Order: sequence, then structure tokens, then C-alpha cells
Amino acid sequence: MTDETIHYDELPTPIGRLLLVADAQGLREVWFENGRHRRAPAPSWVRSRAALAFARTQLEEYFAGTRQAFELPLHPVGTPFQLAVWAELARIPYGATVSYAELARRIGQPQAVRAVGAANGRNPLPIVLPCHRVIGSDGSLTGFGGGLPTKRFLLALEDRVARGDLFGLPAAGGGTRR
Amino acid sequence: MTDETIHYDELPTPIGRLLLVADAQGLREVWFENGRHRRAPAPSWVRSRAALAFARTQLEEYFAGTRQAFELPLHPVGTPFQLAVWAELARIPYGATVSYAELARRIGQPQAVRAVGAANGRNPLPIVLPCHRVIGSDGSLTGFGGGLPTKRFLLALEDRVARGDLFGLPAAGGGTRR
DNA sequence: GGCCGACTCGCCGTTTTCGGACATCGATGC
DNA sequence: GCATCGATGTCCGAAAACGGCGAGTCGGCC
Repeated sequence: MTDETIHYDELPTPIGRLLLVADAQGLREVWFENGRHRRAPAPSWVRSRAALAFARTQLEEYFAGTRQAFELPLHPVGTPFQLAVWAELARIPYGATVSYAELARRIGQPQAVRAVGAANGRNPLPIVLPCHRVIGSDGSLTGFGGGLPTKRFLLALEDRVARGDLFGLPAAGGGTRR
Repeated sequence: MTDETIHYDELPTPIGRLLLVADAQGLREVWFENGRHRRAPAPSWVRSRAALAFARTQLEEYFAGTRQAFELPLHPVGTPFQLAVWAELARIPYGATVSYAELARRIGQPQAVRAVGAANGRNPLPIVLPCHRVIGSDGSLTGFGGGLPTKRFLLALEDRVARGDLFGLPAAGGGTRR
């Protein structure tokens, strides 16, 4: 019988505290403490700093701007369609953005645009699976579980890092859209 | 199926290089290389000196002062109103000028003065369809896609030629307006 | 008083922008 | 099953902005 214990831990970040959840197979969930999907950890879960160290480290590096890709065992739970969408998220390069329509095309279901949006909204592993890199065809940010300001923050962070601007100076002529 | 290929070519003139564009039905566009409406030729267009020889010759004669009327197959693309305005342009005699208001009267829409101005600004066949002969009621030149200096040049050229002054000496007492 | 320039406002086709109405497809709840 | 709901996108029509203008007004200036 395998170990089915679920561990969790908190992690302070520039965008507020995150709750990390994992089982023996990998990272299961990442919540924004103030986000739309927040909820209380189940009573049966065990809080453990050590059990989540593997994810904590890479996330800290990400926010420090020294990590552009995650190498973690993941274990998101969802329908086949959702898993397909989430898997596609992982292929979006750091610092890039993609429209919901384009994402739908990439999973071979160009019509399922809204469904992709819904699946995006259910992404259990924000940041790690970069749903924040998906925006409207017209360039609008449209939505994000952690709030639009957070989405903006993440995109700005990646843009800055990708351009090698570690000081966070405003980009010349690069205003936020809409 | 008719031949829908679009050909183009360049032509050096005293007022800068012109880009000539034509299809099987006739001349479609004439651009000033430095004008307000300049743009790159579409990738599908084919550059061909021979295909535009028919227009090139007459334009060269025009600039040489030996041609006062064009006899070319034309194929300008525009709205019915625009086509009406452009057709009326062709009736303005060489060396003459007309006001926007008068032009509006001639097409039977005396109120549509500004609309005539706008249509004039969209004239796809400058020089051939002499929008440069249209000026303000008070005699001011007001505007021209290829720039006001070019408009002045063309009017001066026609004035000179019409008066038989092939040497281009400044006319006695005939200064440029405004 | 007569002339000129700056300004205002009406005119009208075109272009651009904006907003609402659908199509579309999983997921969810009954 | 069936109806409903989304972190969308496309299309269509209405409304507003925009010109290569002109006529009328109002103040200044000789």
C-alpha cells in the first residue's frame, strides 16, 4: 500500500502567500491565499515544510528571476480535456503570451475556445503551469484566479527578466494594455 | 479565368520616384515614394517594366511638357462616390484649377464639399487624375498626398507649358500663392 | 470704413471604434 | 440526459471621429 498522505505548506511571495499541496507523486495544487479558489486545507492533510521543500526552492528562484523553467514532479487532477490543456500550458515559453484561441488550436480543438478558458480557470497549479501567459486575442488579460493585478505582475516579471532588466525599470514605451 | 496578376514598376521623375501599379484592366495606383500613402508593394505583386510601359511613356511625356492629356486604361478601386469624384477630376483641363466647392457642384452634390476633399485625398491615381488641380476657394493649395511642394511643382509645370514657356523662366509678376 | 486673420460651425462620405448578439464546447448540477 | 455557465472570438450594426472645405462672425489694424 502506497503512502497516500497529503502534505502542504505555505510560502510567502511578492504576490502574497501561496499554499502548496503535494502527495507522494508530486505537486498537486498551488493556491493564492487571497485568490478566487482559496479554501481551507483538509483536516487529514499534514503540514510539512520538508515535504514541500522541492517545490518551495524552485518557486523562490522563479520570483527572484533566476529560474525560467520548473523541473518538478507534478500531479494535477482533472478531466482528460483539462489535462490536455494544462499540458499545453507547460509548452508556452517563459516571457511569451498566447491567446485562448491559439491554445485551443494547439490541442487540436480550435472550436473549444471557451472550454479552454474554463479549463484555464481550473488550473490547479498556477505559476508552475503558466496559465498567466494566456490572454485574449485582442491582448486583454481577461482573467486570472489570483486576480488580474497578479497576472500583470507575473507577466511584467517575466518580461523584465527575459529582457535582462533586473532592476525593474519601466520598459521604454511598453505600457500595459487596456 | 482572367489574369489577376498585379504588376508594378518604378519611375524616376522630377518630383521623386513614382510607383506604378496595374492589373489586366488598367492602371490601378500611382504612389509617391515619399508621399503620405506610401506602402510596400504586396508580396504577390510582380515587378515588370514591360507591363507598365504603357503608363511610363505617357508620364515621361507629361513631365517633359509634351503631353497634356492621358490616354490610358484606368482601373481605380473605390466607392461609388469616390469614383464619381475621380471621374470628374479627369474633366478638369490641363493648366486649369477648380475649387473643392465647384467640384462638389459638378458631381451634383454641392453640400458634400468636405467629402469631396476626402475623396480627393484618397485619389489612387495622382497626376493621371489631376487632383492637384483642385484648390481651396480662396486660392490656397490646402493639401496633397505627395506634399504641397509637389502640388506647387505640378501646377507650375502645367502653367508654364500651357503658356508656351518651355524654358521655365519665372513668369513676369506671377509668383506662387501662399 | 475696408481688409485680413483667427475662430466657429455646418456639411458629408469614410473609417474606426464600441457594444451587443451569437456560435461553440467541456464541465457541472439537477 | 438536459440546461446552464465560462478567464473567448467573430460578426454586424450603430455611433462617433475624422478629414486636402467654406461661409459667416468678430476683433484688430491701418
